[in-house]
Amino acid sequence: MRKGEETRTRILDVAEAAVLQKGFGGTSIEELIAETGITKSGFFYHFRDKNELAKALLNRYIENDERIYDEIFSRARELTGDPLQSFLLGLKLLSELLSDLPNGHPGCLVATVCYYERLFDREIQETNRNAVLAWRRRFGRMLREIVEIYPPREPVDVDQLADMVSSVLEGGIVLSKTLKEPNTLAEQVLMLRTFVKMLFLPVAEMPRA
Amino acid sequence: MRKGEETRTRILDVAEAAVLQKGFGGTSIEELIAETGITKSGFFYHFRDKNELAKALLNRYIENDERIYDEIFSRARELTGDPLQSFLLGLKLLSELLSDLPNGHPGCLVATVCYYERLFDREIQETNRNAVLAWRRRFGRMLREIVEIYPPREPVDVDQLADMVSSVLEGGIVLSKTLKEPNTLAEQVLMLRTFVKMLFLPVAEMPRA
DNA sequence: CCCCTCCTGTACCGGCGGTACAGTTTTCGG
DNA sequence: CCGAAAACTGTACCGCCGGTACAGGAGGGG
Repeated sequence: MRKGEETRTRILDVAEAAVLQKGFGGTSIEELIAETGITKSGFFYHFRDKNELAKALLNRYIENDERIYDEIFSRARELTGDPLQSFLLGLKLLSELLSDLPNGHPGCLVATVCYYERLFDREIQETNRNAVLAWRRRFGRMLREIVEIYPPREPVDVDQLADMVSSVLEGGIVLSKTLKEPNTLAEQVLMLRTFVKMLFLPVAEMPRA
Repeated sequence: MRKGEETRTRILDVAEAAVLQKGFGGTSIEELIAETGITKSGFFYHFRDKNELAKALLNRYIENDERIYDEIFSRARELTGDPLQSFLLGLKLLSELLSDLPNGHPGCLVATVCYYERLFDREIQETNRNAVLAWRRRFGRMLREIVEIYPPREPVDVDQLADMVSSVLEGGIVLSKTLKEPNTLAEQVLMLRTFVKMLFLPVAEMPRA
């Protein structure tokens, strides 16, 4: 029935916001049911325990994340056939999306799970690992297309460069949140874009000077 | 008295390892006293509450962090007078130090605090913010010396570039921990080094081809 | 009408953060 | 070597939280 899914989604929404602000250990089920307007029995009807809540939360987060990247980079791909140009455009679009977030990026669940690892079962840790590997494959795929056309100015490992995208995003989120400077994350993505541009684009002429 | 300091340090050691693996919310005082071999009363003799433990933990972590960066970059500075070369050497030394960690980087307390923020008081959040700002100043100072000599190939904001160092470190730690690939962090630092080199070093001749 | 989904209500358990406070051992300066 | 301060231990207690158990009820669809 549909009603159940709706309640489940509401719980996940409340839980996600809470977890990103306080971590899993800092988020109590009691507060979730209070904010959702549900009873404890109702909560445990939907999720067997906290671990299963985490599992659902993480899976939903990762799926949504993938969807966003799909949209951004396929849109960029439609606008230009060149793999480098579309990658650079994708980073630009991503940075714009990030700087449009009113209260800054709320945080990444993958990082939250990473800093809570020991209290989750293997399945969650594997899910998290696979999410990061999916990023590596995603950006790696695009970068491999690029290196086929544009010889990199310096020898680089494509997977490591793909990981750099994830690094800058994860790190940028931490910086942005800690500094309470919402724009820092978007700036970091643009900085990465500059580097990618420099790495693959032929040497630009010194502008009249 | 010295004995007190010693016990205090032992508690902090145990707590730091636990917090980096499970977060603050996931770390119970009971487990800390069990592992330290102390009683609950003993614990509360040293720290008024969990918040004060966090405060001491974070301050100690930041001080140690600063000390490590001081050592690395002053050593690099002694080996060469050129600011760019010493910065690049510093990044190399840092990556070597990171890849020598037997079990990989244990995690960054600044990130842990960042993902737990709402349950700490303002003082801790300010301490954390100041730690990140100190990184920005540290790397910014070095980069400003560089740009005075080496015109960057692309226009960049020095503070944003300084933040990039922190981003890659924080992000690299998350990736390394999540992937359970200890080397990823060191590789990311070297990748950043490549970018800095590309940005400031005059165009290298294409190697015979 | 009955069954299934989607809950509510009640009662209970043990662990944990935290408090209070009295008492004991250890340490070190004088 | 003594005495005072430092560095604990022991005990008892509180309320919140995660989790379990289970009985029951509303509401809609076949």
